[in-house]
Formats: sequence, structure tokens, C-alpha cells
Amino acid sequence: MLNDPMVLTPIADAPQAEPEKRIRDRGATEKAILAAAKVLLAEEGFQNFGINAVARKAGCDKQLIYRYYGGLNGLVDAIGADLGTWVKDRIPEDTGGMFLLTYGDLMERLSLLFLQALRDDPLMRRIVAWEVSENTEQVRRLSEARSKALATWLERMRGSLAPPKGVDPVAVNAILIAAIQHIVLSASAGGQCAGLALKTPKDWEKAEAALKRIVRGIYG
Amino acid sequence: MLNDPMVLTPIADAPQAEPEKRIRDRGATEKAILAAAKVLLAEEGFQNFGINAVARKAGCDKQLIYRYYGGLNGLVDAIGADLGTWVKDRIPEDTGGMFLLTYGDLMERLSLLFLQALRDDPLMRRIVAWEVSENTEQVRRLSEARSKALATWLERMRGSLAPPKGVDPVAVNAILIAAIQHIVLSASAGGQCAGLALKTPKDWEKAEAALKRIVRGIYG
DNA sequence: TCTTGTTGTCACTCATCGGTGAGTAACAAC
DNA sequence: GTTGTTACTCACCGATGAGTGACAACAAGA
Repeated sequence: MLNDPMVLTPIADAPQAEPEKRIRDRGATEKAILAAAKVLLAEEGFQNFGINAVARKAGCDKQLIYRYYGGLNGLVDAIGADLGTWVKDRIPEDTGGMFLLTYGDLMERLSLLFLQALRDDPLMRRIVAWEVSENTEQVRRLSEARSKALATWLERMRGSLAPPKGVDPVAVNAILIAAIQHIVLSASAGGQCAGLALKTPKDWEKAEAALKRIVRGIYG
Repeated sequence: MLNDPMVLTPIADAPQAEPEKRIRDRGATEKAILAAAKVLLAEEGFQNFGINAVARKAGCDKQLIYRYYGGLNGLVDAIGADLGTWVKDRIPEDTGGMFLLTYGDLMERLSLLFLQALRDDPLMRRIVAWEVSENTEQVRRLSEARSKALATWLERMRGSLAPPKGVDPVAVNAILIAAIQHIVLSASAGGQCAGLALKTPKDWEKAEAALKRIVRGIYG
């Protein structure tokens, strides 16, 4: 009587009333694990991201993560593969009632869209933060998937507009993207960035206005 | 014979030939601990930053960290206090043979100086990465010290130049700083940022040129 | 029914973490 | 010497991490 079922009283945060007889369904379990991993990473960050934590969150045994994903690396790969769907969700059908006639129009709009998308996506934020904090195998894989998704997104949005002569669009855009990413990360972590408060919508309007000015300053 | 001294063979990275009879000097020990903590944080990042690791690196018992610094929090505070010296080391005597007549001149120069300073300072980089990755007590303390040091630095460099009308210098400068920080972090972690390679001096020249153009685009 | 493969659970090892309490070695005052 | 203080080390605790091997429950084919 070592494992008397009565002893397994429901824990506080476990699904209570439901004994939740786990049905034998590998596909569903795999999905549950992947979903749990994404939620965990988004909510807790990469600090507490591990086999045990994911298994706890998914409500299954960690052994299944090894079996189905070959460990944490495989699971991270799966998250990365899942990131491809990010693009589809972020392409608005219209251009916000704006005619994108110039490269400056385009970049202004893209900047604000990217800013908003990052602000709305905790998982993506955590991944970006992870990227600049470590250089492990896991991060590299995830990072590659993310940059590919980002590139695809930019590609689709750009259309056929060409950047003005005399500027290095790759370098300039890299700096713009860097700025947006860091602003959002700083805001998310501490509510401010380099003395600029980033909490209220009002604060964000200021940041967006400054971002627009910067984009217009360089692309006209 | 549980603790046969012969078993305690010197580890690979420990001071070998020197038995290094630790002399009883509290001040020196405190300094050694602080130095070890800074080096550890700079080299390994905040992931493996803990009492045990610092004690190992300092070559003393972790108990001393509790005694002298009241634990890891106190030690982090000490690192933060030490950050104040950052300012003095980063103020060049001349202006690089350049007359800073306008706010644009100033900001161009400051941007490049800050970029270079961050590139040269692994500890500062780790702290920035830490700031955007976590929001714990330790980070908040360190972050405050860093932002204060940065503000002081900017203050001293600015002199009496006033920003042009029509722009929000706080917001714009926050974005510029964010961009610089993220670019450097990305480069340090993965050697690139948003498709822009950041390894060779040539790569960095491109980035600096783009940064200059952005600054000039907004501040003239 | 018996067998075989899949799905899920459990129990364990080993390493490392933060933290603590007890004990030892150097030194100063007497 | 003896005594007391300071600087330092050691051995341990409970908790938690990754990872593994054995086993129970079940399903479907023979």
C-alpha cells in the first residue's frame, strides 16, 4: 500500500474536482507539452525554463518530453518551428488607410507595426531577451527560427518599394529594429528606458512619435 | 579518513603550484570577493551568478560573502556602487578634435562614444542584458546604479548645448540609447543583429555610419 | 486468450543550489 | 603562557535540477 491513491490528494493549483483521467492520446499529449512550454516561456522567461517545469505545467511526466521531443532541445526546436505561424497572424489585410507611396511611408508603418506586435507578444519578447543574454545551442536554434520569421514578414510587407539612394537600408533597419526591440524589452522589464517612462498609453505615444521622427529623419 | 587531504587535488583552474596561504586580511578578502563577482558576472553572465560560483572564483568560503556583504544582494549592491567609477573612466579629455557646435554634433559624438564604451565593457553589457531579462530585486538595484551612472555621464558630456525645437530629446535619445545597447548586445551574443553582421571592424563601420546618419537625420 | 507495442507513471541517481551552525587558525592584550 | 576576538573553513541540510530504467495500464492483432 505504498501508493494508496487516497494519498494523492489534489494539490492547490492542480485541476481539482476533475480526476482528469488522462486519456491515452499521444497527439494530444504532445500538443499539451508544446503549449505548456510556450506558455511557460512567455510567462516565466527562460530562467525557470526546464524539463521539470514544463512537465509540471503540462501535467504530465517529464519522461514523455524525452520520449516525444528528445529532451529540451527538441522541444525548443518545436517551439521554433511553431514560430513560423507568427508571420500569418501579423500581416494586416489593409495598410491602415494609408497609401504607402514611399520607402519612408513603408518603414514608418512597419516600425509601428513591429513595435505593437512585440508589445502584444510575450513569447516573442522572451525569446528576444533570451537571444541577447545567452549563446547556447537552444538559443541559436530559436533565434534562427525567429529571424527567419521576421525576415519573411518584412519581405511580404515590403512589396516592391525601393529604399532611397545614399543610405544603407540593411544597417539602418537593423538599428531601427534593435531600438524597437530594446525599448519594448526595457518597458516590459522595468517600465522605462533610459529615463523615458514607458507605462501609460501616453508614454507610448511619445515613444511612437519619436520613432516616427527618426524614421522620417532618415528616409524622408 | 573521510577527508583525506590528498583527495583535495588542485582543480584545473585553481591556483596550482601556489598553496597560496590565505593571509588574514579582511579588506583584501572583501576586495577579492568583489573582484571575483565582477569578473564572474562579466565572463559568465547572470545565469551562473550565485553565492557558490562567486566563492569558488574568489577562492574563499561562501560564508565570508554572507558575513562581509550580507549575501548576494549586498554583493550586488557593492557592484552597483562600484559602477560609479564607470563615469570617470569614460570621459575623454578632448572632443576628438571636433568642435561640438550643435546638439547634433554632440549627439553624434555621444552615440559613438557610448557604442564604443559598451563594446569595451563586458560587465556593463551583462548588466544591460540582465536588466531586460529579469525584474528581481537584485536587477533593480544594479539597474538603478547603472542608469544613474549613465545619466551622470550624459550630464557631464552635454555641457550647455540645447536640443533643437520641435523634437522630444528624452524620447529620441532613449530610442538611440536603446538601439545602441541592443546592437551591442546582439553582436556580443550572436555576432549579428536583424540580418546585419557585426563581427569585423568593417561591419562595425557600417553600423556606425548608419547610426551617424540616423542621428544627423533627426538632429541635423 | 496470449502476445506485443504504445502510453503514461513512478522511483531513483547524481549534481548543484542557497543557506547555516560548528569548529579551527591566527593574532592581540594581558 | 592564557584568554578573547577576528578571520576563515568545513560539513552538513533541504530543495531542486536533469536524466534514466523499470513497470503498470491499456489497445489491438494473433
